[in-house]
Amino acid sequence: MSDHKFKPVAEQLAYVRKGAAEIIPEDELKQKLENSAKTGKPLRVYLGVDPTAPDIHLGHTVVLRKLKHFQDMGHTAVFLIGDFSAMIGDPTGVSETRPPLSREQVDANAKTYLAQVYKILDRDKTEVRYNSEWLGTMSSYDVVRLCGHYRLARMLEREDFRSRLDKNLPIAVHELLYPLLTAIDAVKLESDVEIGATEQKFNLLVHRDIQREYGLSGEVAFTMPILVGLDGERKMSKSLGNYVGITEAPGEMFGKIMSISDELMWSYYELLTDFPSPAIVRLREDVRSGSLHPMEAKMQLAHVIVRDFHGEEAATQAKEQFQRVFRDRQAPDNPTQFRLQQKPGTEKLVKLLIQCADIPSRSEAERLIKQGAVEIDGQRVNDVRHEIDLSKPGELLLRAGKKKFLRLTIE
RNA sequence: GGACGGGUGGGUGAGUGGCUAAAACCAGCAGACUGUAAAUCUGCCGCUCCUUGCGGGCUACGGAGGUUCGAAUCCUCCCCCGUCCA
Repeated sequence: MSDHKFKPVAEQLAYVRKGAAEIIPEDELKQKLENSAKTGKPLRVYLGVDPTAPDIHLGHTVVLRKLKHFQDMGHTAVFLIGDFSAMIGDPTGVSETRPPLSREQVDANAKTYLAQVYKILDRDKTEVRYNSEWLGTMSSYDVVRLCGHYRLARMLEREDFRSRLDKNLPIAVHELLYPLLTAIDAVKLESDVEIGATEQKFNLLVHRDIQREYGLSGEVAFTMPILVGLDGERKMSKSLGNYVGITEAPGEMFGKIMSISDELMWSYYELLTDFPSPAIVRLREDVRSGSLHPMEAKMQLAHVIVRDFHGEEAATQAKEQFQRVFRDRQAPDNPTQFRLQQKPGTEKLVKLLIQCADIPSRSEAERLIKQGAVEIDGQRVNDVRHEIDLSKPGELLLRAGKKKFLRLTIE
């Protein structure tokens, strides 16, 4: 292990710095890199994630990709699963106390996380740890001692708590414990660098402080910008519905990325691809000068991202489908299939929409028809009472809105 | 423990006895225009039934009861949140 060959420090810094929001303190990172180059000992870089949901989306991949960058440079990437801290709930960025997760939920989530994480990280080179390993066995004595290392005023300085106090919103006491307990992660892992989104800055700085209280040198806090969601305004999050899940089908993923605004595309290039910064600057210049159509640039982005998760072939196919459906305005050549039993008589189109096309309610289905969003075999249907003949076998292409295509087979 | 303020649809938030499925704004959806971009314009935006009508029924303003011809609005009890005092 000691004969690690590292690239020159300047080169490493440049590579790793891409897209970073803040590196606190930056000269300390340089110092640590120089040290490691000298001793041949890789840095320990970690990213802690609470498995609060079963799936991860592109927003989560920003920090993962950064961890990968350190891995690319030969450092040790530690992926920490906060199976214990998930049961406390991170107060960051939430305006209310999170409902605690059960052990079972956390375990189930942790399992699906890992599989998804390895789409970015190199499985063989990643050290995976769970913080229940040490947090689960702490005594109340340990906790009290830990709390003695931090001051309430400093805790209340953080924006999340302050704004909740201002707005007369509740803060549960255990939420104060979150950054302190996760600091133990940093202590146990003896990390040199911790990666997190900018909203984690407070937590990371507490970790650094506590590490020093426990006799370590103190990690570098490395923050990444928060990925803005598809709406172009708010952070990407599942609850806002403005996200792209990394397990989503290639076509779906491609389409969603195409729907982002032109302006947003550049930060996606920065945070979601391995394109070096100068290349992105050049692309941007080409679009501005008119020599590259923004749609082309966006399609390339979508292609690259889909490729990361589904491979080259699926990405190319997704692109072709996209062009076919939206540029050429044709039905996709593999719309969702739905089979219906042949039976005498007819069925209301409204009912079929609910049954097959994922329309949540009858009112919603009627609304779509009234607004001219529903087509059968390319013919717009305006009558909410429209009936479909189920008495003989056949096939029809149903369209509801811009994106939903459905091939109905009566058999 | 005491005094006070508050809990309304996905969000913000108006509404203090009927005209309120509940203003306004945001988000969302659909149509037009386009590059499924943005911007813009138009419409929709609880559920359900049919004879699709400015139609009928049901559900909804923290919870449970009550007053009333009629309650988000008044009363009682309970739950939850916050502020101040201890």
